[in-house]
Amino acid sequence: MNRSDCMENPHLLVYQEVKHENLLRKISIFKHLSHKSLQVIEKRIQTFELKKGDQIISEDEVARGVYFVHSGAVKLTKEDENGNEIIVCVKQKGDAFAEACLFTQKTERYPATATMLQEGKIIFLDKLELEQDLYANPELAMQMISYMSDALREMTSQLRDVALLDVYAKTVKTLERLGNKFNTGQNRWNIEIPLTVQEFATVVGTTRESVSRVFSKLKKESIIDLKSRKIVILDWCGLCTLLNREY
Amino acid sequence: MNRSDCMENPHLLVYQEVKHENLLRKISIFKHLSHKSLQVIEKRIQTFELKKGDQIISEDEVARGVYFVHSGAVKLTKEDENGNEIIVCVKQKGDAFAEACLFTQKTERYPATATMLQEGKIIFLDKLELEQDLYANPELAMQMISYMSDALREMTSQLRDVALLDVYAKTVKTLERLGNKFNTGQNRWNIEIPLTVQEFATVVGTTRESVSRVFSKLKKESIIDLKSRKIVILDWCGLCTLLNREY
DNA sequence: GTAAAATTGTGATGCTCCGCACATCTTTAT
DNA sequence: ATAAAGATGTGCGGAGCATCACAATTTTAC
Repeated sequence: MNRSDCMENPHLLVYQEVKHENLLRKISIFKHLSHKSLQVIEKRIQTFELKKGDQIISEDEVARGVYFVHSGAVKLTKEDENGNEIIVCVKQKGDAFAEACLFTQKTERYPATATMLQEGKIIFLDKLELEQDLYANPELAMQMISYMSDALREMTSQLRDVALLDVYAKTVKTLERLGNKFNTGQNRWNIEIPLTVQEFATVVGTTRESVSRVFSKLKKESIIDLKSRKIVILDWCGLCTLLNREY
Repeated sequence: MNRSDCMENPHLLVYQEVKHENLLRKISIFKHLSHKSLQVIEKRIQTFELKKGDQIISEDEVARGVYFVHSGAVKLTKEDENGNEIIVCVKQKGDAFAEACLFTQKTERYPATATMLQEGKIIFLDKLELEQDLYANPELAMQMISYMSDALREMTSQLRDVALLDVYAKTVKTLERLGNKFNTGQNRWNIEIPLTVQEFATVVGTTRESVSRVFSKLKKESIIDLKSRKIVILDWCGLCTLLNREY
């Protein structure tokens, strides 16, 4: 995505003027940064107000920079040669994505395609500029390494689940993982995951029909429900019980 | 792994004295570091001479530090609750592993279990000490972020392959991926991958029998061969042809 | 060098899950 | 409000792959 795209596309509104510090404070890697360091970065960011379904970047584009989710939710997908899709990660407010393009070659492409799951505000930071900031600011570099560590860990666990578990177990585990991610408040009921059954299936790495069958069972047990293109976890305890059960 | 382990285990020889600069120069993230910066790190490293099959770390251990492969090869595995194993990554000389424990909580465990595939020398660096070095040395932090970027990218691609492709395609792709990793020289023939069929199957995320059936076909076409617990790629061009073929 | 242990090859069998079909329900557009 | 588009539920058949079994081969140990 770049400036010219925004000109062509009417709902890509650029707010270059609105650069409040508290905008960046919402992003996990900037949260504990000093006021001074943050000011430098503030001048460089671009923010975009995007709607559900809008594509932010594509995996065949040359990587220009790193993105941050200020609000809303984003799915990261990859395709194989037959056009089959998998959601490799779901990003929530505070998260970063396309961070894997840092300090790589100039011609390197984005690691995945990113699309809005819910409308929200996305922050963009140029690759080279962020690299400078990371270089100049050990505190920031530390936060970035910490964030990438977590991403690597999560990815490793997901790989294990996708490879080893059957559809039922993968579905329940994915519900638990995403439930944790989207559990905004402190209460543990009515957690909303902004995915359709169709999309959820591509996170799990299976078909829509298979997930639908598992969901039917879970709905009978009143553990989940579907409401307006979202998955709602009604009974968190019930879900966790399933996880610890032997099959 | 710690000092007391080494006392108990006779083949864990500690070479605390041997700390040549060229030892660290073999590791990709230290390769371009200044002589001065390297000297600081040299004093902190511990090196271990390990045999094939030796376990270096386990995923249920609390993470103490980061490891580097000076020579030999290492597999990183994860288990599910039923004891099924998947190799999430294979590390080659120059690589780092357990880097995902950097800047995480003190009680955090290692992301995976690491075991020697081939005998070789492993370098250990304490988590807190490396964190200090990263903080003090932007050049090093940059290299670390770059290395983690690559790891994230590779993991994303592997996740896509495991989730979407059938056994035949996954096997061929994995051969190509590991072939590239273990292609030491410049020539493109007789590339040796230090894995048994059994182990290879757990990289692909399938059974030994399924891989064996695919390998039978590839052996008939003289693309690969098995020699002394290793997989040898005889015909790189032939292998790449298979990759681009439509199924 | 020989026996034991480990690894590999391959057939037969059955189970899981994919893919299709189509009905039903929900959301969006006009 | 009504039609169109999209998402979901579920039965059925078949493909792919795991699992079991056991023979053949290779590697390791003494």
